[in-house]
Amino acid sequence: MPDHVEQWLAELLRLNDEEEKVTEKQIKIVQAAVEIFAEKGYSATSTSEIAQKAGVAEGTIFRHYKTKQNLLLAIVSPIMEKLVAPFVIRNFQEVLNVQYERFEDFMRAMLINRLAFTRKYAPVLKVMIHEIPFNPDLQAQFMEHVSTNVVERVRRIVVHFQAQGQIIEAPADSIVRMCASTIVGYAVTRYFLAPERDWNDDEEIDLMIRFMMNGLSLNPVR
Amino acid sequence: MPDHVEQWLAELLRLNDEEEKVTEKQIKIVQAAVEIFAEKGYSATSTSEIAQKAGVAEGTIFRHYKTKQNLLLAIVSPIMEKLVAPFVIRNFQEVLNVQYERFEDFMRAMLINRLAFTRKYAPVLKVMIHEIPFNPDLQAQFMEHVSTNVVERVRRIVVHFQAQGQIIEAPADSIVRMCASTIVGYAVTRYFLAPERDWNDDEEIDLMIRFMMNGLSLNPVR
DNA sequence: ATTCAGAGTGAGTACTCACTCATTATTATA
DNA sequence: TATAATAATGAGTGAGTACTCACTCTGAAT
Repeated sequence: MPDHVEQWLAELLRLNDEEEKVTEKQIKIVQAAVEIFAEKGYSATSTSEIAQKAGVAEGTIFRHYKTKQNLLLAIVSPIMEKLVAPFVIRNFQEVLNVQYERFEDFMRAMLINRLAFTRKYAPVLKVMIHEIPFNPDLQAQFMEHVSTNVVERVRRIVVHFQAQGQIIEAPADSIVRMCASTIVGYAVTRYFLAPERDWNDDEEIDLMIRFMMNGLSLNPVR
Repeated sequence: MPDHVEQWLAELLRLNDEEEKVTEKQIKIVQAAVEIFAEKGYSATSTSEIAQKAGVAEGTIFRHYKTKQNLLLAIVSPIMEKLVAPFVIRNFQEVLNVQYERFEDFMRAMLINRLAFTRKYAPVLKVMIHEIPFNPDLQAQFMEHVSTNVVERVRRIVVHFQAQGQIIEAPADSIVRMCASTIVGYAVTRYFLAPERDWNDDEEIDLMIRFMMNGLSLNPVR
């Protein structure tokens, strides 16, 4: 396991259990769980396997997490919150109006920022993506955070730049979806489908920005 | 279970076991398996549950499929082949050159065609997407079919239209990825994330085509 | 020195899992 | 109608499952 993962693991745990102290073995458990969940999937992973990889007795897992499902939630929930964090800050739209004059600048900032996030938390994000469709608790969290917060807020940004005449007058939901698809499509290819390929991130980002900005431009070229 | 599913189930089975006759109960088994796999995931589904839903003894499953994994492959493999079928026809590029003069026409045809495919086989595609990352057999199939066949062939199409001066001179892989992201992003939102929303497919298709064509246009607007 | 709280243990629990097999039901052919 | 071949059954199997619990150990407070 790469060193950089350990850096955020303890922090991750303390996000849920504030004031609670986190033991050495607890970190080992979460560390092992993330690795195996990402490799084999949640359902195909046994608690005995996690215990073995963590170098811990099986009972120790259940001292800290009432159920296997609780362990999953303790790992995924804080990352889901951090995933949407940039969008739920106070006065999101006003901050942007001041900070980013052009839609292009806003998009580029978001793109770079969330790509770095994906690289950092790739294994947890993989577990998250795969378990949301089958886990009602995660589904509810996802709907609440992503749907209501992110989509709705980004929607308003799009409407704002539409009013300014920077991008086309099309349904804002569709525009949000197409931009999100472009970014998520790159993140998935970059970090999950072909992480070994030697990527030129700057070039790809420039190309995506050009693709999206031309794609949403007012005056069709042809 | 909707009627339309039954229509392609028997056909699906016969694709693998040519000349073999397919029993009534075999169809029931596959039918039940697809439903539960899509609902709970492969690993979280027990063979006893499949048997119960299919109205069949558990042993009957293992008469037709040696293992639970074989049952999965019998369901997913033929659909994976059908998914890439339009791309692996003989003289793919030559056919296209004659049939579609503009890149836009090619993209629109592919978009409409593969969206209909997604609607038809949505449950199996869901299972496929979720199991590929954890199943070596499916991974190998996916790499072989999608990577080597589809991406490589579509890449050549892109290069062809680039040479004609219809679209920008950027890495063909990136262009393929951005177009695929746009289409897959819509398919996922349309049929998995928000299938209940009342979609205007024609409008969305027009918008996506406009987005992609402007996005890949030679002369930036700004 | 004694008590106490909580981390850690690992054998044990009831139960579920994928898979088997001897037996019976159904069908096709003669 | 008799025979062969295949389809279907469901109780049975051992390995494995998530989880429990009585217990030990450690370190800090009294």
